[in-house]
Amino acid sequence: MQQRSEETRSKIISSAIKLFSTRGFNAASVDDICKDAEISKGAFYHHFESKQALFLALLDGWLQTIDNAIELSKDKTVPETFIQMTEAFPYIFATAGEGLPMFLEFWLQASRDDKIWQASIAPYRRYHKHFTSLIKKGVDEGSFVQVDPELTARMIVSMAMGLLLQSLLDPEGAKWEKTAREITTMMMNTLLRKEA
Amino acid sequence: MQQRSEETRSKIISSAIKLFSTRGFNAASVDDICKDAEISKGAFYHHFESKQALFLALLDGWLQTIDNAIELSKDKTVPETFIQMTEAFPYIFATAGEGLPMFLEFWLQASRDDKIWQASIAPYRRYHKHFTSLIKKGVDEGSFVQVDPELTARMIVSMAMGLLLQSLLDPEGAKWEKTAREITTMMMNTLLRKEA
DNA sequence: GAATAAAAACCGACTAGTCGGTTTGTTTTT
DNA sequence: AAAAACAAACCGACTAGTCGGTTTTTATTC
Repeated sequence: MQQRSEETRSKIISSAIKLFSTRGFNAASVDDICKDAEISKGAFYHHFESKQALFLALLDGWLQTIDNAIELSKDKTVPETFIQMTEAFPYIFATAGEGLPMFLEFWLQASRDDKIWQASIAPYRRYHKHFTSLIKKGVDEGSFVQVDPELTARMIVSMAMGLLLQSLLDPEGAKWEKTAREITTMMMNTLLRKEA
Repeated sequence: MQQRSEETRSKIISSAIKLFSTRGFNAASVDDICKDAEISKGAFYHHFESKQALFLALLDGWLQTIDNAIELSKDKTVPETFIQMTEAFPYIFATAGEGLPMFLEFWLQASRDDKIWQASIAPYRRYHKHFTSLIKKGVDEGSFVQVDPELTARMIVSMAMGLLLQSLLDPEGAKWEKTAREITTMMMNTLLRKEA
């Protein structure tokens, strides 16, 4: 059994999440993480070949969470999927508040490396594509009015990212979750076909 | 005359802009900037008390540019102001591509300092307030349909920030400028009152 | 099931280098 | 001559990553 090994690995990961999200990617040193996880530097570099590799491992976990959520909503109707998304708003805003800064920080410096850029842009494009076809499906199944799926997708994603970024810049500046819900309602009203 | 002194200062500033935007705030070291500006470290710290202070000075310059633009559009009608904004899209996207990464990077780590946070959030709130009252003015003068100015402002700003952020993440992923124009047209169509 | 060998996991001092900032002394301007 | 501007060596704190050696786990043999 590799019980101990797995425990060490997961201790590293949870300490990393904790410190990256509170202090940021750069400000949280490998030594800090080792200290918090109560393991040695040797153990750290036995499990991860670099600090960057550790972050990429974390990223992978998050992307899988998203993929799972998408998979689960596979056979729902499009409006149902959207409703499910709105219901996830509280969780999303909370998670983004913790996770988005470290991701942005990491990405801003790591994206200069072509390997990293490719690895992070691929899922982004994948999700965009998925979202576009979701809207197309909504139009085809008659739930939505005729819109350009591509453009609408970019619009909704922009809105979401902008809202998230603003909630990051000025958390107390507005009731972001409420604002998000209101905007969603507004958009759904113009998007949903009125059944006479 | 303090000709030479001013020249040194402006050499530092232009080198800083150049290096911060190409390499990022952290990756561009003070030594790099001095070397590029062909001045010594002593000169650097004679003009700016820290690397952070230098960045704040740059920020101040940009904020003034924005303030000037706002001032200039003071006595235009609201739709005219919006048209002026759309016309600035090419410039905005180009500038954001260079400037936004370094600003985000700086902000993500500096915002943990309360002084910095206050200094950067104040203009953000100021602009939001201005934008909200701009929309209110549009409604009042009869150009726009009845909307909640606060919510609409948040929506438009979200859209803008999301678009900018996406164009940063995946510059080649879409024709962002065109997308921005189309989305603007779409929003203006729902916002503008149809004069019979 | 004990003995043993091999492999995996782990430790922590150490390296080599970076970077923001300081200090001391010199030149230029006023 | 006084003050401002500048040059360049220097400092100290910090950090990602390495490496030789140790402990623990696993596989193998008897």
